[in-house]
Amino acid sequence: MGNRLRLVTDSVADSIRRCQACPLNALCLDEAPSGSAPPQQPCLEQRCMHLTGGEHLFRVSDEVDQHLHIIRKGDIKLYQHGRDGGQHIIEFLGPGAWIGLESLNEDQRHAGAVALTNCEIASVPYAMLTSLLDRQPRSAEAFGQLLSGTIARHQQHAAMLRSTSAVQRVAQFLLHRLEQAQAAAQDMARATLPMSRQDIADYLGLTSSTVSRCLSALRRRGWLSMGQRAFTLPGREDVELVAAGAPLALDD
Amino acid sequence: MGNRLRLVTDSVADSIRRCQACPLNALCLDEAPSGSAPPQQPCLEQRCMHLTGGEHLFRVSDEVDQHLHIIRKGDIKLYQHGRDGGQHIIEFLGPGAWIGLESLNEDQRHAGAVALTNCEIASVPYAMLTSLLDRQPRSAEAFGQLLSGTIARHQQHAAMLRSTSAVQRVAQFLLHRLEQAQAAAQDMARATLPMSRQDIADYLGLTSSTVSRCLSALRRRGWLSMGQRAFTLPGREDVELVAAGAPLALDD
DNA sequence: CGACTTCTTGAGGATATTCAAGAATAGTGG
DNA sequence: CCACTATTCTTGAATATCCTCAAGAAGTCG
Repeated sequence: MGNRLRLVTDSVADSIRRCQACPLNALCLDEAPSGSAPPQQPCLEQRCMHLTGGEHLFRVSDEVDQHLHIIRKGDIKLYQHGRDGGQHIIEFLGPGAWIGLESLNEDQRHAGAVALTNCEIASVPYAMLTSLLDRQPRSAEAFGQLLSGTIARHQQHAAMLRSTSAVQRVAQFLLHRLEQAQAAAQDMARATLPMSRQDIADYLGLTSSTVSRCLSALRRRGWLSMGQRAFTLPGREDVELVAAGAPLALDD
Repeated sequence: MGNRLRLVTDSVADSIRRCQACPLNALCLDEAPSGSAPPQQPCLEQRCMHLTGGEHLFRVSDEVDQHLHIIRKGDIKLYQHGRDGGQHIIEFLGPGAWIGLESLNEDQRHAGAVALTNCEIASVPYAMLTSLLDRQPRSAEAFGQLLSGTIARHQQHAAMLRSTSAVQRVAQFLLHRLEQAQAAAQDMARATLPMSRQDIADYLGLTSSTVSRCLSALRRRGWLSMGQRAFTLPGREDVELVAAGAPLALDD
């Protein structure tokens, strides 16, 4: 582990704020009761590691370390190797997301996880999770929601991939990213795009050229405004129409 | 419910044989201990319903009935409505598969389930499952495997959809179907194809015409042999190459 | 056996990919 | 801080692929 495993020294108040926003909250109740005294040592502080962009959390075929990881800051991509050599992105994960549910009873990782930006990752041993599930009825419920949520996300991704048109897929991707950003912070009209075009292409089943073309087409119409690594959708209504299948010529 | 809910009258021996093959086995141990006396009333017998081809197990927007379903016989397709009107197939499920994990903490079904053939479905209330999980450590383990298995299947499906070529997707689909058949019964070189071409197309993100063309192309080369609703792969090696990305002209 | 649906196959057109080269960005070291 | 390199991004033209539309064949069900 070495330098990757480092104790976080944020203020307690800051940690509590984060704890309430994250889906682990229901599980946290057990360790840090919201009753009388304010929690001395927020639950998530236990084991928190930092990753710099490009660093791996784990690789394909790594042995499973019996931990679940929760993203506190930053973005992670989950990927697999395609049979044709290229890499297939399974999912882009942001703050609040859990990593490791897919390896619950596996020996080896069948996917890799890389940091896209600098990340702060909290790790919880399986054992702690199961003991919480035993003692806290609310935890089991939260866990169930987490699982059905994971399956729902995969189905949504599959729906994206089945969309025949390329612009349609890209539009759905942008909208999905924006919705996620808004779920994390209200009134957030801006979403980040920390992954490369190649990553987006591998996620949507396209080539990076086509992704570029689609983005340019949306930009040309003024429906998409892109900064360095973030974007807004001034013409969100129109983008939603495109996502729903409205035809759109790539070349103006 | 009415005629759909009917007690099964198979022989006890037959039921035990099935029980051992199905993933519920670990859960069954609790109700039907394998010790002294042979089980009088196999656990799965409790509530078993029959569906004829085309009949729905549940539809989109149905309220969740707090039951998990296990397929004992037959094939089921899980689908969603695409935004463009067409239906998107999430998954084809066969004997031994569980249905309902995706609705664990949901109010409404976000997918529909239809029988492709005549089916025999066992239903278990959530309550029974959770009580088993409390009492049987092995059950929790089996449940975890079930969940990670579900996620793994979704990832495999996503990999299919990302494959750029149509023949590639179809080849992967056939191989996957064959592997599943072989997992269920050793030395089974034949797999069934109970769904329509349109269903396959909706599953792979293609049109039924293209699916037909791909199947014909494989047949013309003698790599695929199709009967009524079943197929074999005499040229499995070649089909695997195609699945891996080897080019293949559709027209001979 | 007849009506219905599903499947196959054809030709033409739309769309994404490939290949490639130039522009923009990020990262590195003086 | 700036220049230099490497990578990523954009865009073009030509090709291959898949879709649309359609009609005939095959299969299914009464």
